[in-house]
Amino acid sequence: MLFLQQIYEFMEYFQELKATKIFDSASEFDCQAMMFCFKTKFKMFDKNENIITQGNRIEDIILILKGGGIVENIDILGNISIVMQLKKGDVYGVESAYAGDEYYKDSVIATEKTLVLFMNKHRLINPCENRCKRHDSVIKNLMRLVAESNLKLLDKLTHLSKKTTREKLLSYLGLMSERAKSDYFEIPFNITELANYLSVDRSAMSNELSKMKKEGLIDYDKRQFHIFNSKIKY
Amino acid sequence: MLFLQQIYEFMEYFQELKATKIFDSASEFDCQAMMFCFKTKFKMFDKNENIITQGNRIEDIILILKGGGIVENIDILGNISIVMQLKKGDVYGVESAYAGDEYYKDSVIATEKTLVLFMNKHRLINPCENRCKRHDSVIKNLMRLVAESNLKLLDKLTHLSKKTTREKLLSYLGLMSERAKSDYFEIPFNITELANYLSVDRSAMSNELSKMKKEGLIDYDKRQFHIFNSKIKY
DNA sequence: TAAAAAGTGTTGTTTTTACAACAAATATAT
DNA sequence: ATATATTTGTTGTAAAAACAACACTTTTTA
Repeated sequence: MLFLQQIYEFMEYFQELKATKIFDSASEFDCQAMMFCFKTKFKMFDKNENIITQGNRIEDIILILKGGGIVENIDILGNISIVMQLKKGDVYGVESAYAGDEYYKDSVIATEKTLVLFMNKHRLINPCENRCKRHDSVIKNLMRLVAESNLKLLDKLTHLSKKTTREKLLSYLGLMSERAKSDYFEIPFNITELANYLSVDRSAMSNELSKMKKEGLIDYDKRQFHIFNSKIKY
Repeated sequence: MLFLQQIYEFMEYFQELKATKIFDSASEFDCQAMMFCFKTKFKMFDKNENIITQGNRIEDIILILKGGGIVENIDILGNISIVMQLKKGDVYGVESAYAGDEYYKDSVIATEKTLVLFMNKHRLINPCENRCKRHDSVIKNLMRLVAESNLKLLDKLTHLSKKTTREKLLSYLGLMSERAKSDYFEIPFNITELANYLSVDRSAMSNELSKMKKEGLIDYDKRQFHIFNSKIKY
């Protein structure tokens, strides 16, 4: 059973838990059982705090319950790149855990005050002795999340595969427009973050955006974009 | 039950099926039951034949039983890029199926004579009425595959995030060396394919490789590489 | 609300890339 | 075995990107 402290935490955070894609179909009773089963720990992080540190041994899979963070990778030469963003309901570590990795290959850093659920990797992956169907449903939900993450990575790859900054921008903005089903849309990055995401120099990208605006291909203000698709295709 | 034709096929290909990560733990009886459950079809493709065509409606998830292929994406401007390679035991379509996509976003093309198993998307994803545990084991295996695919995409993203061709090459070759646990290793691409994979101009990359060889950073012949790690770090 | 911090746009210079064209080497098919 | 197709290395040129420096704007915070 849960310790008293854990029960208090659980009661406090159950609503957040219930709102995630992983635990959405679970009852309070099931959830509580899984908390025990997965050896969960709740933990609150301040902005800029490390939730996971690159290189540390993988013990847990994390689930963001409140707030958000970035997944950051530092390569051998010290270059920092943002691999992805994590929002409420997102998980990190599932792939590495399933693939049998030993160490985290990225750091996860809170970009605001963030509540995180830690779930023991082994407990989550290996079906419990009694083969509970709650566990199965969590795995099915995890599968959907990993699949979606996969598709996000494929999207990013599509953009990064383009050779020029302009093509990268158009690939990204085109997709955003398609997703929004509109020529008007809002992007989830500011300009600096977008440059990081697309792995291009910020000032060069800013310059390219200006040119495209002058040429009438796009219009934008802050995160609001308007793409003139008719002018772009051919 | 299976039609006679299907039984013949099944008997002929059971060994290949058994050798995959998806069906490894299943008995012949279980496999046969799943063949029925997933409405499977076996199909043989010649080199350069389309196994899956970009834009077609997603009906099946595929599993490569013999041979191999490439996943190829053509963007709106007609640029072709190799998204990944598929080898014996690899699957394609799982992520899109789980994420609820309607159409294939890539084409899959056989690079040699290739045997493919088609499995009905709906049957595979939705647990069967009797909640058979074979089905669960297949899903668990699929999960591992998707997780691994995810990590492959992350690797590629790491390389593509580098700004110069040299950095991309070193990122890729460095990883290959790490994986091989040796300064000597073989890469799964020829030079032209590697340029495609890294999304750089082939001739420019060839040129860069030559320079790096002259500078004594690497040595190579065909697909055999030798990386002088000591000269590279710092 | 003032001060500090973070983000943005612009410009010029240097470095790197894409592109095109071609010869040489290698692999493939008949 | 030979012809044919594909792959590879090299070079020069034009285009594009990175980089650095700076002024200006917006956001954050104390």
